[in-house]
Amino acid sequence: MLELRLVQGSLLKKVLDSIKDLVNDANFDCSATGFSLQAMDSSHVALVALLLRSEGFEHYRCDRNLSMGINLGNMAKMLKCAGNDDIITIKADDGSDTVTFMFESPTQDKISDFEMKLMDIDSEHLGIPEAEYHAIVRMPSSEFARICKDLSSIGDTVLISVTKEGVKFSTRGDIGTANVVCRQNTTVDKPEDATIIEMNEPVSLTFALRYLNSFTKATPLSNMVTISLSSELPVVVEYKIAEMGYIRFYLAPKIEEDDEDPKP
Amino acid sequence: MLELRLVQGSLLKKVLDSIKDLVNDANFDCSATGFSLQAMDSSHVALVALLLRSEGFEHYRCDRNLSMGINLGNMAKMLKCAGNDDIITIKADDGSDTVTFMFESPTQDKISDFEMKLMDIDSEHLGIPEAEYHAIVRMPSSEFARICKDLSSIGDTVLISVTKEGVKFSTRGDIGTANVVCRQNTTVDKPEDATIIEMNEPVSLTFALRYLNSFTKATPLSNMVTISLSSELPVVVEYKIAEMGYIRFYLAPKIEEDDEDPKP
DNA sequence: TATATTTTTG
DNA sequence: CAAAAATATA
Repeated sequence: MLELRLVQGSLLKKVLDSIKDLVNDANFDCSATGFSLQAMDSSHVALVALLLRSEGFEHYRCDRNLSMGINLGNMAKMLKCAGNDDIITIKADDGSDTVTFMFESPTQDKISDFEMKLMDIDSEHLGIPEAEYHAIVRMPSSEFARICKDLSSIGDTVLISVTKEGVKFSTRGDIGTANVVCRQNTTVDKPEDATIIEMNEPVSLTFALRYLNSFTKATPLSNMVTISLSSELPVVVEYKIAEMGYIRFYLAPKIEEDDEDPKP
Repeated sequence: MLELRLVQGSLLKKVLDSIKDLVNDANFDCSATGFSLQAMDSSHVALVALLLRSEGFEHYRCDRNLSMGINLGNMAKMLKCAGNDDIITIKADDGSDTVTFMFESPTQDKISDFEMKLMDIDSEHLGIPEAEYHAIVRMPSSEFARICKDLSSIGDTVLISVTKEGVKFSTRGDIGTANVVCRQNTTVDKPEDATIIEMNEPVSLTFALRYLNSFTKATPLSNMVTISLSSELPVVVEYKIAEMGYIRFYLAPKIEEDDEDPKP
């Protein structure tokens, strides 16, 4: 039997809004450790990894490891029916092919339960090796989102270059070129406004803006985002989820072309 | 060399949002006096005249007169990438076929530069004669915008009639007729709420609401709008741009038909 | 690309 | 309640 009670239900709503556009169906894995998910996006280019640790739940009961195949769009639809201040409880009986979401309004005046069919999904749980990154940029998540959105109005890909001084985002398209430079800045009033760059060696990598823009759907989950870069390795875009865990997006860099219209 | 630094960058963003729907391509003319533009709309019915005086810029350097052919849609796209509090600098080297827009965030932590190709545009700089107007109406720009929007849901054209008492906006359409009368009113708390009518003789003129609604895109630039009318002359709809200049729209009146479906 | 509709925010 | 922003749609 599974029973997870999450007081800050809005967290789960935001989590599903962040990943439902990237991944259609995925297995949620429940263990004594926590509630997690790992899935490739529909075009098998990006990867999402979510972890909500058991300690973050007000009540966490998971008698045996359970993998629940879920259509994330449908789950997001159901969670939309929960108020932002509602307490959400996830319930599943052993061997059952359904999961139940229960929403309690803060005043306990309204109690809803939504039952959803589970599905069988081939899970391809990929081990993600812990890597050393050449550069780790921590910046306000809203700023990162703004830059990705702005640049995607000019071009399709972004070249992210990190030096000690800052991080540069560059793109080019039919109407021109664009460069945005964010300087390292730790002397801010609020720590969440800081831009912090940890760099072992300079990195320059190109990514498809379409996916980065999809990742920034997670912006409401955290004020800060962490971007970890190494040459040849997928970038990791991480949003910490307060007291509970994280959501991480992985995206392989594009092999850079010298020519805009390469003729092999 | 050209280098114009505008501290209130949002002004330029608003200017482009106001005219980009009306005009596709136009020449921006830079001289020691200021930064200006004059262009007919794509269907050659309306005319836009913009002036941003050099005094309104924090720094204004224009070594020689320069005419920059620009696709306004693309320029608007790039300016959308500037924050509303950003400082915008427009740069162009002599003889270069590009222009650069630089955006500095208020904290200087984020510096962006966008480069855009210039284009050759046949400029048809029309001298606009200074005219004496029979009537000049000054009213809150939001009210004018609301009236044009409301009336366009009933009819396609508006008859604007000015008398000493006030200004009347009338339309008719398939579903009925509508009249909105705004009385002269100078006894208001805030001067920008006033409706002031200067009239030498009564005027009644008909205009296509489609264009007026396009003009009202400039509403964010000013609390007040000035509408200058003379029989047989194009109406002038002017929005003052604080400390800098104006944006003026000209539109020829329709020759009034007695019949909605005239058969000559 | 422009506009209709929805959602958010002052 | 209304203005602005974001989003959907034609």
